[in-house]
Amino acid sequence: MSELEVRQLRYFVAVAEELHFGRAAERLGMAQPPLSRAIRELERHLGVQLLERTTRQVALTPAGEVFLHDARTALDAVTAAGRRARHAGQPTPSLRVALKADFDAGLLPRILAAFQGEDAALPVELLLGGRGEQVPALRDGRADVALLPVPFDDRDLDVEPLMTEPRLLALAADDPLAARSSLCLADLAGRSLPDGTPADRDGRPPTTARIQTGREQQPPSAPRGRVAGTQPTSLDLSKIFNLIELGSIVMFVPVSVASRHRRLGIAYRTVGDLPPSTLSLAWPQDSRSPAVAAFIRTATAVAKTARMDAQTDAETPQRAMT
Amino acid sequence: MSELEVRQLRYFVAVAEELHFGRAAERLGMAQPPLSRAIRELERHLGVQLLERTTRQVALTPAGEVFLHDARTALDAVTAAGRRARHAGQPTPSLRVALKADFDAGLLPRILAAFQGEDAALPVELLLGGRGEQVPALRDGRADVALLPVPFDDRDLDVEPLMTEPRLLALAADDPLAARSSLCLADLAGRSLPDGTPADRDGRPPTTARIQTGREQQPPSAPRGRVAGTQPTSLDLSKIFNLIELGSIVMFVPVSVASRHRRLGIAYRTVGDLPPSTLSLAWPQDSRSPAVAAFIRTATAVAKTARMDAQTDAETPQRAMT
DNA sequence: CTCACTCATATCCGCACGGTATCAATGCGG
DNA sequence: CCGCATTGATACCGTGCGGATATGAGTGAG
Repeated sequence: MSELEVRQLRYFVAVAEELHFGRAAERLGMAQPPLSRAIRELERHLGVQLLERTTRQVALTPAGEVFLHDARTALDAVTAAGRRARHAGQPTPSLRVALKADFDAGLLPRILAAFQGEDAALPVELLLGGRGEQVPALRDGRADVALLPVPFDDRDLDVEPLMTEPRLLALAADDPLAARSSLCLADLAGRSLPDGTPADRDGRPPTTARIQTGREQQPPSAPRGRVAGTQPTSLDLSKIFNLIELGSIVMFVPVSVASRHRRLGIAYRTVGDLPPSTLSLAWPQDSRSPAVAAFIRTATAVAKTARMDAQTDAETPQRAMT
Repeated sequence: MSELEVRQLRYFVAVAEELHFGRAAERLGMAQPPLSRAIRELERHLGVQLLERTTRQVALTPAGEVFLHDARTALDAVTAAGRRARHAGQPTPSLRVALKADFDAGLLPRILAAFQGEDAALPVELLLGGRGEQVPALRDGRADVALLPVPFDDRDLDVEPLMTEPRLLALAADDPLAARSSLCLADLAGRSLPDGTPADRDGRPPTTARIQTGREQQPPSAPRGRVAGTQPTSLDLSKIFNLIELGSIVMFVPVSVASRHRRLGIAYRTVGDLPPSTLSLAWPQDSRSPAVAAFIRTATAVAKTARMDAQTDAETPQRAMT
């Protein structure tokens, strides 16, 4: 029993995702026959049939399903090893923090400032990605720690909740709903959210959260912001707000985001049954870096004081903003 | 940037563990020069120096340290993928439960019986291993679920506590300590436990529990029991009890184990400041098997009723056994 | 100073992986 | 019912890479 090789895993994942040897081979930049042979060799090696193929279609066997899943996580682990080693070898290592632009509950500046005072502090590199890019970045070694709202697929990750804040509905100021005195989720049936999902599905964590892979096939041209230093540039949030202003989409945003993006043409409204958003800190379970530990400590401390501040501010009730 | 390969990971781990190219090559069943070349190629590929070598000694760089760690978990993930696929392909899949022989708090028979009534039930295969073999078995796909006392290195694992029970000191009946009216941990200074550690270190979870790898270099001839069906055979506990009887070691055992191993020549004594033992259920975080889910459900249910039974039994106070 | 030890370099070789050409099976349209 | 297009499998060949052997070079011990 020699040993499973990464190449075989990559090949199998490609075929299992495409369910088509030709397309998979093309995606892998190779010809189809050696791919067929490699898969057959893999199956022979495992002694298990992974794919059910006729000359007209390819399907996964149950064993193939579980292998697809495990192969993906194994591939992630391998690339994470490489990436983290590369990063650790840099002459000036940095702490890479992944977050969705602006979705930091307003804590980031304070966290970064406090962090720089720590003994184990490192230069911070911010990775601003879209919704759902933080977790893969943590898993494959591109990021050391992430700020993101729960829930998410937290396999292999440790999580620490930082702060819970209510969310508002951002919509066009001339939207009929903006004139309504009170709203609930049901009123949003049919509306679109920035990521294309219908509005009335949001807010309820999918029941399969712990099961879904969290690593959907991403188009090769997916935009990915990468900003060094502590100068976050708002990736594409401006475009999203443009779309909101035009009335083509609506969006749920934490109040901290709303307060930073007040503009004519956009209205914020409370939605009665919209669950709040909890910003969390996440990092790889096996992180042994003192810088990560220090960041976690400072971030939780900052969040704690922020929560206490919010407590005292609660006397001043907030109105809906226009 | 082609791609990291499993072979390179295996090579590096071998060298990093041996800190000696010659021995590492021997362990890998190959000659030394190609190994040197492979490592140099790996470093060139990563653009990072992993090893500091003079002609007289080899040492890990900081980057090498983190890569060693990540490479190990990546290798585990790869072999787990292979093993789980193999297992999933079996015509009659089974649920593989890892535990240390007899350390089931007496719950196992009831759990197994209840489990067989479940819809998703499968034939159960018990993997009886020594202390600390359960976690690696879960990680590399040899087991689907494990019964083991906390604390342990739970990276990548989900954990559910089942039952906490006090522990007793097992020692030779003619041991001077057996005559003492009361004992505390300090009295055991200098005594040996079955795994060779001094007795006065046990009971306090190592502070590095979440950090240590949990996968020490195991000698290739390490005994590993594998028993099919529901007929657990006591692996080597009898030998341990022999040693206890001879007075060469002492051992902390949960009361459930003690009650199953009363014998002449062995005395059980309470130790005042000996923390109790909590038996837990652990399984890979990404387990999607309905059989595992069913096992978890039944096990927790059985444990709950067992706890309630213990509650009612608490009226009958327990005496120290001889 | 010399020897033993250990990692690096040089060179050769075999094979495994990938490519091209082709076959075989299956579904579909006329 | 018969081609034809589609798609996976088979056959065969060439090459690059991984491994072996031989040797060199640096270094610590006695």
